[in-house]
Amino acid sequence: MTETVIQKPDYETALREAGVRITRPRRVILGILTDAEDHPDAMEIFKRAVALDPSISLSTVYRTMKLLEGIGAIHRHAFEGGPSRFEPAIGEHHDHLIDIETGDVIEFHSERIEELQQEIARALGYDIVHHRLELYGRRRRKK
Amino acid sequence: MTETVIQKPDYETALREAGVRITRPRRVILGILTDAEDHPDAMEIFKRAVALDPSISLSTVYRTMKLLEGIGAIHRHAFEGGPSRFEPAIGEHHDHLIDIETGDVIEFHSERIEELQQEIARALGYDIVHHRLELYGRRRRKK
DNA sequence: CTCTAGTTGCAAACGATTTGCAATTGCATT
DNA sequence: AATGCAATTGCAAATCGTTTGCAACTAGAG
Repeated sequence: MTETVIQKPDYETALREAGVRITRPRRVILGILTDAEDHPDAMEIFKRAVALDPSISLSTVYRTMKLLEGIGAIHRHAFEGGPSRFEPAIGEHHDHLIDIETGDVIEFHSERIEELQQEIARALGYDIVHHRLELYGRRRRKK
Repeated sequence: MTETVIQKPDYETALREAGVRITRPRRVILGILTDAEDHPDAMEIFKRAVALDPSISLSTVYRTMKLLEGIGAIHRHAFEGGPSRFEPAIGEHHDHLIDIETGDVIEFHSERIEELQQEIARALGYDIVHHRLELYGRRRRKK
């Protein structure tokens, strides 16, 4: 029987290697990120953090996310009409399908689309530094 | 000899049909939009407007953009790291390649990518309401 | 255990955008 | 052309998400 192995990122080690101190609030936030199975925004992370340690401030959440983003440990996504949402940077690149009714985020990947993007950019005389592909959809009503 | 015909949208008529009054500030803003060949943001539109009529306010620019967006006459694009930028909604659908050095916006379209997106959404049980595909790139250095 | 640079919480500042309000103005009606 | 009033304006203040200055606090090297 095959188990789907969900790999968890070791944010603490990554930060230490970047010469950053591991403080109590940071440990709490990193724990939340490690456990998160969704794509929470800063306020959501803050709420979860406050539940564990009421003294944590929203600023620290933002500062920690910025740090992690800086060392490439997480990705920040500015989906339409809402605050930035975060996800671990582990695993292969993927794009997102956002359920416009629930806000749920579904990940997908299309090598074919990636190739086409490259071709297009190349034809226009550009090298792609990064891209953003987001599908905003509604769950098809099962008939 | 074939001429590229650039079609200009008739914002004024569109607004009138939507039961909206055409005021002096609106006329100025619509004129700017009609003439714009780029993808200006609200502040840029405001600056161009003030040059023609110093009494125009930024609020009115925002309100007018919202109106036009509401009737589907323009599209608002929230490209990374900057204010929303606008473009006329005439012409066929296209995506954007943003020059990360100059901010220039290049339009492109790939029917193949559109199809693939549909397939992906469908496979995930979703109907696409809209999407966002943005390539952020750097002009390839001509060797 | 000490020392200090890194980190914190707080409140204030920020940039983009929206909004309340009293004054103004399109424009349908006379 | 003059009237009337709802739509629209400019302004300032409010909003939202996020960042920042600062004095107090603490991780962790020595």
